[in-house]
Amino acid sequence: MVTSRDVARLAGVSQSTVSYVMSGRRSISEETRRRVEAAIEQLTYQPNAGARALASQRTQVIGLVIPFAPGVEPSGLLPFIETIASCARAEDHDVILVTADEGSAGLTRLAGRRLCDAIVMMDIGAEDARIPVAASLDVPVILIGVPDDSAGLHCVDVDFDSAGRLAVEEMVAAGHEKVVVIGYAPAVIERNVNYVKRFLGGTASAAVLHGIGHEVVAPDATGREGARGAVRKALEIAGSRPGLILPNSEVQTPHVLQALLDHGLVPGRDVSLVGLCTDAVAETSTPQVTNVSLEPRDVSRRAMSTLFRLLDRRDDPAAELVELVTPRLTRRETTLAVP
Amino acid sequence: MVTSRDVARLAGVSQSTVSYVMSGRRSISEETRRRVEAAIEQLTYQPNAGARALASQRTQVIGLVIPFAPGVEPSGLLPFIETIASCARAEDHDVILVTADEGSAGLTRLAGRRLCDAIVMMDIGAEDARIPVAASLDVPVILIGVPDDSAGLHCVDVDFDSAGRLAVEEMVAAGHEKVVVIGYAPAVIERNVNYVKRFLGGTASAAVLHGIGHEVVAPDATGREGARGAVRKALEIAGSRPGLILPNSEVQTPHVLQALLDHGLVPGRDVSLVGLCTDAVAETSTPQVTNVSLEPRDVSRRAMSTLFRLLDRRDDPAAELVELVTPRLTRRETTLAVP
DNA sequence: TTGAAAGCGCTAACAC
DNA sequence: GTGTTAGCGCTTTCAA
Repeated sequence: MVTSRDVARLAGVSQSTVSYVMSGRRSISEETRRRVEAAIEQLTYQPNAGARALASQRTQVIGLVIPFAPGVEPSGLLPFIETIASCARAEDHDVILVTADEGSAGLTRLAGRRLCDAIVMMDIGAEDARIPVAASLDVPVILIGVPDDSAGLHCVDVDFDSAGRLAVEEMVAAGHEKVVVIGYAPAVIERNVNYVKRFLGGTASAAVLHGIGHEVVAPDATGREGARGAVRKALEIAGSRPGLILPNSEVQTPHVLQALLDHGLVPGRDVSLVGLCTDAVAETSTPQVTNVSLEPRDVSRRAMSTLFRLLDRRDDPAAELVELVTPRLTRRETTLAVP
Repeated sequence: MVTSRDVARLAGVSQSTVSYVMSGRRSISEETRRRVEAAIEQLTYQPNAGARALASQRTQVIGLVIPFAPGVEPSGLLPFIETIASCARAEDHDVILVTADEGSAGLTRLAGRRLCDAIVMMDIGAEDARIPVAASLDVPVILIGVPDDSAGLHCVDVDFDSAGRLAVEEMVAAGHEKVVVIGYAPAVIERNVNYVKRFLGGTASAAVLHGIGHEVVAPDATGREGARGAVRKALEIAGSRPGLILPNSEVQTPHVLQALLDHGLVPGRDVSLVGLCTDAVAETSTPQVTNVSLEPRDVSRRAMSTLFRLLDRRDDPAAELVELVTPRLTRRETTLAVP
């Protein structure tokens, strides 16, 4: 193994100089820097992560706790993972992965063994048992999602309340007098995640504000049959010119579109449909779905920037604990033109 | 921070005894073990990973290189990640994540900085530029997927050749005289992955063997429209009683089923359809799809067991370099009954 | 069956 | 601007 001593010897400097060249924590003459860098290059030296962590008390690793649901495909988890990994790499950090099935044990291990400098935890339940544990760790923890009580932890999430409001406003603009929200499947409800009530609260209060009707029908399953049933119920309730809002659109969109077509209804002509999904999904459906954006990449980036702010102790105490990413509505083909 | 010295002090033993109690690498009297374990418990001691790695030259971390495709959702990546993480935890190891967009740099970093003891690399191209780099590292590397030249590295994958054969044999059993394979979308072809030719080779040679017709139609896109077009072409080619084989069924299945229904054809009555997908996907479609299993969890488990065999230096040199997991056909609702 | 002590490779005072 | 040196917390000889 090539060590910094080898580099020092080859460059004719002390080991600490090599360290300082790499960290830039003190000024180095141009000549010395050149020689050290040449030696590093020549030996293809890379610092030993364990030794560095031990000496510096910094692992340069971020812990990431992802949901774990064998059988179920938690759609759209990958963009989070990818973005978090990218942001970490941009600051010369790596990502160590822990699955949620470990529960709090994963958290205490990450922190207790000093496997990472900070933790990002996803898929936060409203009353998540891991929150108090996370709050007691001596590494910073960022939540993606907002629990009922964040116990002083930083949270980042989409502003689902605004998302609901935007969707309703689009329906109002399209001239609908009633919106039906095709709610969340039982599996999602069971997970007791906060965004469900936040989104439905957003649609409900916006509907009141604009004086239009508001109903929620919950699919009794995921997949095609669930969507079909929910659409049928929604159409019964809605009467003519229904305005449909579809929260969990990532997976549901194609099924709901198909169900509408089966009823002889063309979205954008006979009904309006506003989805809550990423722009990518909205653009690739046929027809393209008017959507309120749900951008995992934006959320992840915000989380990571907050995290590094905390790590660098540029810890602005004025910073908000809960950061909500404002969604954006993009009108595409599935909403009626303004009458 | 609680260190092993604190534990030693509290238990009234030396630091090395604490270490040996934890590792079990030498015999300890019952009495001493009890005292040490009590102290560990009382102080909630956890060993410092960096220090341990430095002293023992073992990080207890597995590097995992996953594909990176922003925009595209690489369906079915999660089961791999989850299973690999689980298997790692079962051996008290953690997983550090690297995305493929780093290319070879990710590999050299993992090995050079001693961030992990072994590497699992996914999404292997037929002529993957990372293979020679991986082969030159001083940590073991396991590939999930088989490149043209594995450079002596261990590979684990589904036996796509057998998968193709099984699908054709089911069609023969159902009395078809011609099979049409709805091939891979251009995006998959471009990635130049070996399993495409292995699967199509499997169907082709089995068709020859059984003396039945064999055609391949490639969808010109992913998603609904691609599936629709491919099904139309397939039906034109196939004539009556077509037997359709669908390799990339994870994402395509619902679209293909819908396209068939649009043509007034009921799978299992008018046409046969054999998918290549996980049992979970096959079971949850309507109708349930007869499938050749593609079980990421099995593949991942095999990869991890090979990996730990290598790490434990129970390195059986007789072990095969390429391990192919044999798929299994399950007859469900989409194949015709034997006439 | 146990302890003492060296050293893994690095960083960061402290010295000059 | 650079070198010397004392650890970081653990494992593992070596010695008893």
